[in-house]
Amino acid sequence: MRKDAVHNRERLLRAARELFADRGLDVPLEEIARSAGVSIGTLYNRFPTRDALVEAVFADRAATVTELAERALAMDDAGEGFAAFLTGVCELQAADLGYNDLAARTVTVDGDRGFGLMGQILERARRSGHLRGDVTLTDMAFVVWGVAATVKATSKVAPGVWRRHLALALDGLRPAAARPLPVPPMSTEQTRAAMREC
Amino acid sequence: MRKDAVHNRERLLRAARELFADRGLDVPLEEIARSAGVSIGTLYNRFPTRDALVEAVFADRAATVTELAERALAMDDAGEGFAAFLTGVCELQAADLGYNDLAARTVTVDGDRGFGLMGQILERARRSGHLRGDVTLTDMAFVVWGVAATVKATSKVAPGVWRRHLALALDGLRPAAARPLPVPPMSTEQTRAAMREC
DNA sequence: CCATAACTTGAGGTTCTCCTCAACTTGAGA
DNA sequence: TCTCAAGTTGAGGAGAACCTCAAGTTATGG
Repeated sequence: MRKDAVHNRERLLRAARELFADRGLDVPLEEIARSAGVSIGTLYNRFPTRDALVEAVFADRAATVTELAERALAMDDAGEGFAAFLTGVCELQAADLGYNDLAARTVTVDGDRGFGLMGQILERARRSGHLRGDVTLTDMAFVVWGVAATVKATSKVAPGVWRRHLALALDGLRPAAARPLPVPPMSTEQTRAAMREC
Repeated sequence: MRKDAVHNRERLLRAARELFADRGLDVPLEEIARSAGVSIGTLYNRFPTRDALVEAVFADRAATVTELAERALAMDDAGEGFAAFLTGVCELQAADLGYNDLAARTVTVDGDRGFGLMGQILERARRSGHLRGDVTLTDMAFVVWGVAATVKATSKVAPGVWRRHLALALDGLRPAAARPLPVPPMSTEQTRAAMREC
């Protein structure tokens, strides 16, 4: 790849990163190009689809989430680990409206590694009595969707309140207050399909 | 108003009701007109803005919610009343993707009556020990936003699971599992502003 | 049955975003 | 320095949704 091409690619990624973070994933591509000081044609040269751009911008996130998961598993207290993991993911969401949009359709079932690790975090928390026995991996989608909605509504107006929403959600996942759940959890397939709807 | 005008108005409302329910509030107006068997011009004659149409379609909902609230207050068990009220609101959301969109920006602070009644429901549940002491009226927005997000994602793919999300949320509102909340609640003004963002 | 106010119609202007491609420019290897 | 593959450009076509308004149609009171 030519030097100027590399340069432009970087400018595009920088611009996209910034605009996505501030306004979510549906910023007009032309605006990204303009903000990068590059023509719309160049943007399409480097990133043939919006998804390609989004993927490039958030390429690092999967690793970040995996790292969060590993750190959570390394913690002594399984309950704290569980909370820390979800808090970490939500912090990523709150810090970037683009990732907030993205999380709702990827995080919980992301690839295989992340999914597996998250299963372990849950299992460990459950075993040690910090997590109610009747919640499953797919229920974590509720937390992500819920916080995503709150972040979207409040990020400009009450930037920290999502923590309150998350805290309430976490309290609902503890055994102490558990009441029987009224319907069975989503299957993995249903969860995947639901995320496609976002 | 002329007889045919009344008739067309009704056809428009019927069509809008159906399309909103099925696909949410952002159905193209032209599609509503077409589905009502009427021209786009007529639609604009009757409803100069989208909001006017939305308001007409969901005019009854405010009363329904008030009625839900009154019924909740009439229940013997304050905790059950509280749960029944939120469940009722969420049932309205799940039954109609249009109202699901709308609820996120009106329900909690709707007018004055609904707001006041909801405050009473909360207060009563708190007094009787069924609701943790540190949640406020504005926190109810989290429940509505959260369930709205889940409904939107799952309604076509796992129609009942929102009940599971709601059950977990309600458990988080009980005193049993309460841990100190990390940040203060939204002010009424912040809540109102956040709803405008939807 | 007539006059007319009320109503309906839909083509078309506007705006927005997406995406393409023919013409031009430039970096870098020979 | 020269050549040309690699890269850039931006006007403009396509499509979706919004909204208007001049021309035509129809209900209704007299």
